Amino acid sequence: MQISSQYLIIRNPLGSGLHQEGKRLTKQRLKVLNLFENIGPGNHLSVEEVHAELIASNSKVSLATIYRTLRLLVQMGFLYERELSEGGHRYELLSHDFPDHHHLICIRCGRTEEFESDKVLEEGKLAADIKGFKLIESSFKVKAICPNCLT
Amino acid sequence: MQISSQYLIIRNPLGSGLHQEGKRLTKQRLKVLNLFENIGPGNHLSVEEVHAELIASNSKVSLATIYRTLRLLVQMGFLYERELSEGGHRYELLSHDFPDHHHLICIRCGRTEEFESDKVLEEGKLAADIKGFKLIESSFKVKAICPNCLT
DNA sequence: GTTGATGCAAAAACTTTGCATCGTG
DNA sequence: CACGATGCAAAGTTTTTGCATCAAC
Repeated sequence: MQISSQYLIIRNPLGSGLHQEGKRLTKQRLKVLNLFENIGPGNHLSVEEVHAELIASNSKVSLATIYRTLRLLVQMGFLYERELSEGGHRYELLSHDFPDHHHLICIRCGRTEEFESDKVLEEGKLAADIKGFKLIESSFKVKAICPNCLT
Repeated sequence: MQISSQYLIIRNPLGSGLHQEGKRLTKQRLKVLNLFENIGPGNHLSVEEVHAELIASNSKVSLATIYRTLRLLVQMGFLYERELSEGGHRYELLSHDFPDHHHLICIRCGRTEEFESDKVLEEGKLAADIKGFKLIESSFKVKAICPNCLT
């Protein structure tokens, strides 16, 4: 029993994180986080897609709970909220193996290219350190006009 | 007359920019852009605030037109659309004198600190150049947990 | 058993759209 | 005077909320 309990704590920081704030580990919260862990970092889902996925896997979770849960998981640092395109936010698992969220976006047609930059990441870390913040994630958006829309 | 006309073209790229796309220079579009020029770069307004400001200055511009105009001005590179906090977007004048939109944001309480980084700006320019995009503006958001929320 | 979380439906907030009319070019 | 822009109101989308019930601790 103690071993099982320890195991849970190690591989599941969600439970302990919630307890520290007087919040509870519910089936719904686990299911939402598991969904993102299954699709892995680098893939993102909209609120409606999360809802549809859970319904498809025979898990009844209401839309309201998904909104509440996604906000919670973002505030706890489990998920990253993207705001690239219109039509609602998208969410994706935060991972130290995939720290880049750098995008080059055309303001005319919306075309989006991803790119990487260690220098930018370092600057983000530095900015957080200087002000005494604990870094969670950084995203760099470069708005521009793509070659097609320039002509 | 010709001098006045030239002067207008020089200090008012809105008109010529619109004409190039077969669009028209209307009083409403001028009023919205003038509002942002008056408050200056570095200050941002929500859609509702733009509406209220114009109403207050005896200019009747409908909310629908403000939505349409803000999108147009963003696509033309006059305004920058911020997505920091909840409750709708905020807009601010783009200026080469104020190219930085770098923010350190607490994911718990929303506290926001601004910072500058020439290195980040250079990386944005570089990313655009490599892909053949014309740079308009870049924004770097660093999400973290502030000292207050850490305890 | 307490108290936080969920589900539901209603409401709120935000944004877009159809169409008649207006006004720029 | 043609055609793009506006205003209005209606509709669409996204998100939040009140409250009874449920379930984690």
